[in-house]
Amino acid sequence: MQIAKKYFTEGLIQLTILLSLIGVRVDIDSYLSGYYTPLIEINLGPSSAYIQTPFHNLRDTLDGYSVHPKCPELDYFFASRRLLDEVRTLGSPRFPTQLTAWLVHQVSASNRADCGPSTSNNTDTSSGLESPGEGARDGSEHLPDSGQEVCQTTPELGQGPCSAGASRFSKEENHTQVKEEEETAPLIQLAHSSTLEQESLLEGITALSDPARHLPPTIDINEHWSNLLSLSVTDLDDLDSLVTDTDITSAISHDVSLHDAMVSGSGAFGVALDRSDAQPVSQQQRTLFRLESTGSSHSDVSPGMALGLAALPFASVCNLTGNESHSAVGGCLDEAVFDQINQLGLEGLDTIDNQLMGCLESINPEVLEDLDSDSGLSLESSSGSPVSPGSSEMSSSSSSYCEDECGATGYSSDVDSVPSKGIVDYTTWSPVDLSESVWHDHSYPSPSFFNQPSVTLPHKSIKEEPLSDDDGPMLEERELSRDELRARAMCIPFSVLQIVNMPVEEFLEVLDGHGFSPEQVTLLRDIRRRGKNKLAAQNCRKRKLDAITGLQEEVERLQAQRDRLLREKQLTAKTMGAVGQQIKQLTRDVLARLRDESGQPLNPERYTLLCRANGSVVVQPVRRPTVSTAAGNKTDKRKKEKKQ
DNA sequence: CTTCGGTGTCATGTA
DNA sequence: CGTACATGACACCGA
Repeated sequence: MQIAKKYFTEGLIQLTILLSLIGVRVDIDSYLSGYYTPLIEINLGPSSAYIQTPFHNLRDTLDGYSVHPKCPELDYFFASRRLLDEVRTLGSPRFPTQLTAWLVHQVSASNRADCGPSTSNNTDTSSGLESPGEGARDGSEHLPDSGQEVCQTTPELGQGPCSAGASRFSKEENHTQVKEEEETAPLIQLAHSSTLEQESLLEGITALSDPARHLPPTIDINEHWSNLLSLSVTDLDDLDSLVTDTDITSAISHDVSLHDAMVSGSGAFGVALDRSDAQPVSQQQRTLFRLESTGSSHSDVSPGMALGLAALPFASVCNLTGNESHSAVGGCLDEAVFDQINQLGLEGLDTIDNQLMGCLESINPEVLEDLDSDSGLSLESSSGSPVSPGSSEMSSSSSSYCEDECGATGYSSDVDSVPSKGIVDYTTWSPVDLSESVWHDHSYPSPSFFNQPSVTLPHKSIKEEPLSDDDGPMLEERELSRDELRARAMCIPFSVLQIVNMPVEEFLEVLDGHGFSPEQVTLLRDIRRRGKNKLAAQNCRKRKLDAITGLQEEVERLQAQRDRLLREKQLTAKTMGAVGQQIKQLTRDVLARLRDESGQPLNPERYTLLCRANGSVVVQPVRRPTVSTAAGNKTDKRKKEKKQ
């Protein structure tokens, strides 16, 4: 027992020295901690199922429908979406106030996620957190600014924002305490990772892992990321006083948020707190974890091989990394946010509204009324204008003439349609309202249309030739349509436009009241049918082009979004790789400074740190995947020993 | 000469 | 049932 205590004491001291020497500071994107909470849920055991909910929810509610379920980028896509939604709910992160709010939200999310089964010791931890600086410390946990303020109070430390807590304690402990805080930073960061980031981390760790290891990557990372959350030991009663004397963890506890303490809570942890309460220790020196003897509760741990690190400062990580990393992430966030804003498509509303308003203002109210009518009857929009020599013959059929423009406008896209020849000529020919040229883009290039400014009465047959002379016989002859020629050949006193655009009732009256021959009736019907179909075809093609244009724009937008997500993915993978490497190194260092029964340092190849569901961290021998391999390793080691 | 885009027309389906 | 409309398919024309 004494030997075990000795070893453990030495190991503890060495650990503190180690942590003070490493001084590895992890700059992790602050937002990652928000993601990592699900992983905590996983390791907390009963609440592990919680991890499966976010992606599915996002898959159903967000833009996941656009991504194939089996798409490898789906996870990153949803991670980015979730990040974007968090930022969006709080506004633009460009503004300092918004930034602060976002950080608060982030930590609150962690709090929410950390409310797991291991909160049984919350009361104990809360008692230790009820120090005079409780409120300020809570603020510092959530707001990096607070951490900065505390840091300014102790500039001599120069350990960064997280050294604030250490400033309240004895100087000989400051460095070690601060180092421990910083050492635990990557652990907490990783602990807050979700499965997505865990996979990314696995990639990095797998790349960095020792090739001699045969453990599956999952086991490896689970053993590493939780290595120092807590270490259960046996027979460590005397260490309690040691910790109290050294105040190793007291400084740490000041930067530990309540929820983080909950995460690390364990049976040993709770007992330790009870013991600490009995001691006349100041509230500032109250420890969040104590080395406590748990008897044989953790039989799988080599006696005296583990450290009682039931609780470690988790929240300090947020303060550590929040300031630096946020700027880096802010770029992506800003880009994502404003890309989303741009994707709203609201910028086009202004132009559309302007166009629409302009058209409405220029449109005769009567014309607007006609737009509602199915027949598209246009009124005497051309009657008021001195059109052409034939304008004097304006009659009821003129309405049907103008109706042509109205009737063909099946949809508003006609507004921005390219003016056809007919439109240009029509506007030059008749100084009618601009609304006609806008809303009546039928581009019916029949020369008779131009030659009939006088929408002739059906009862009067008007020669188109004299009228065509005004615009030029060449144009007329050239643009005379086949139907127009047929109408001339059949002596039909109506232009194609008239036939096409007159209301059905009027058309029927014309058919019945003019004594047309059956051939003429058939031709009139064909002309009308073809004319309407031609307009329909024009509209259809226009819609098709618009659809193609819209799809092309969407493709460009999605490509830009894809590029942005890929950049975020790379950034996340890089960060996770760095965290995994640091955790691995830290685990290796810790194991190297622990001593086994024979006083030899633990071989990192044979031992690893394992985090249990109850929050305790134990030193566990590496389990080979199969017995054969384990035996083979033993034999190999024996051979090596013999060689040595 | 071929290719391609625009256009008109027909057939068909739908409201 | 007739009409209007939409759309695919085809043919024609001109660059």
